[in-house]
Amino acid sequence: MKSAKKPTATKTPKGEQTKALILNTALEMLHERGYENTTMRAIAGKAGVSLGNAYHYFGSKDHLIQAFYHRTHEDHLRAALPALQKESSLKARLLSVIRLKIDTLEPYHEFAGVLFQTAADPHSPLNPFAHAAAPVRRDSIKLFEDLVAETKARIPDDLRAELPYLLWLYHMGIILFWIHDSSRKRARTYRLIDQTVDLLDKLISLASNPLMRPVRKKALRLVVELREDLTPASSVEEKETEEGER
Amino acid sequence: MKSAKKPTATKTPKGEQTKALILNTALEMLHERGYENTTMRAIAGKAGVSLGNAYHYFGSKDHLIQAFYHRTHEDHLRAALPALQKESSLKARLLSVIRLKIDTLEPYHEFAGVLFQTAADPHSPLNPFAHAAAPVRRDSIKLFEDLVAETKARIPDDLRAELPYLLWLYHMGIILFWIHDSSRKRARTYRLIDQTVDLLDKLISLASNPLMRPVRKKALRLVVELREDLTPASSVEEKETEEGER
DNA sequence: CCGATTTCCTGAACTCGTTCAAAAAAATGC
DNA sequence: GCATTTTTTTGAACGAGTTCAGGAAATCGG
Repeated sequence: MKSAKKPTATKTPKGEQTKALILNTALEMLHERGYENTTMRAIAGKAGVSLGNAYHYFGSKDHLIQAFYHRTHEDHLRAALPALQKESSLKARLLSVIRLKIDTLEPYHEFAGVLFQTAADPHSPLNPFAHAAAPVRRDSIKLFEDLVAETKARIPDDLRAELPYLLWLYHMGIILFWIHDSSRKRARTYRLIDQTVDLLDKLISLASNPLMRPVRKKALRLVVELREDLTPASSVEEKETEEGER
Repeated sequence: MKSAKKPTATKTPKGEQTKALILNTALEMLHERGYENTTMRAIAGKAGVSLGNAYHYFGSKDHLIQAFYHRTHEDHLRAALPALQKESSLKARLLSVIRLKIDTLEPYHEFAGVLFQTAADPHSPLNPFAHAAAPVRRDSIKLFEDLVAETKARIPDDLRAELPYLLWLYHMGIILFWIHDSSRKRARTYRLIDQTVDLLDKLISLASNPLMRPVRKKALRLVVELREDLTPASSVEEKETEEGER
């Protein structure tokens, strides 16, 4: 992995088609053979295009990963939104959404570690922690906004405002656990989900107690700051962040 | 990064010397030129050995990183132990230890991201989350055991038992933040430390309250399970974990 | 001290991600 | 319909991590 120049946007029907072809081939091979065994040459070969052409549309192998990310997120959305309709309590909703997330990711468990790897590099434009502008991340948090909205639990406004972000963070933590989970049928992860959701629900009740106000305020001020620090207002210095430096 | 076969242990004074030479050269170059610009060829060249020889002692570039990890941990220990002597309250100790950790790491900020990257792969033997047997991790947690021990704050035994591990996790979180922190002199990280240590101290008091016993019990049971799941009893199936598969 | 064995060391070669100059094809302007 | 510009596509080449067969040096058993 080196620089990863940005891919040029497609500007022609032909280009659009080629790009889609490459992407589909890549995702398929990624699924079948994992990350390491899916080489750029193999993708290009199977798609019937040249190596250089693949790089024309996807600046690096990581960009393909990002596309994968995007696709599984869509799958998750499709499964999670109906669940939000059915459930109305925060706890039930959270349980469904998180479980469905793991369900969605399950087929890719073996190479999911790589996802986190590329995501851990602060210089990578794919990092979901930095770069709030990343569409995948924004969409991902939006789901949790929907989840929190219309819930009629008594939650103070200050907490309610930060809850989507906090739940998103929590869900990242669950994924991290899942990646390392080698138990049969990922039983431990699902157990962890059940227990942590229960605990979170209790904690939210606790934190909503008026007596907790001072501590809550302090904690939330911290969360806000942390979130903003890691995700600068963006859109100001596009050039800087656009380049996949290293 | 491919397989990374395990390096053969040194069995001769001569070998020992060569290995040390390579390691020192590597750490020096890593420090001066960062991760990407320090190639295995350059290390071997500067150390005056062949490329293959470097691989004889260090199965992969990642193994060099692990060695780096080890060295900075030692530096941190040297700085932190005296601090434990001077301070006796949990809060003051924690503040010192965490701040000193960041102080120690600071010279390597630019390539610290790579550390986390290699650490994020669940199959990597360098991953500090998996593989409890990893000496660096064990030592690292031990420091927090020392920190908690001999502290005379009123902390329930169940919490006290898990506190070292929890604080270790917390310290990993701080490092993650620091990696992404590009503020001048890492001011934001230090502020985060001040605030979170304060908050943690309050939370520990809160959790020690008898009224909190049920929630605390539930949470701690979870922590124990989580910790044990991620770090199987080890030493049983060495062969499995020894190979740096992928 | 000598032969055998183990350990150390070398350099070429392989793979894979990435880059780039330039050819081929498509779109555009007139 | 043709010249020009833009976009797509190619293939060769580079750099870096890793592997491997085999030679050189050290160690060991006697």
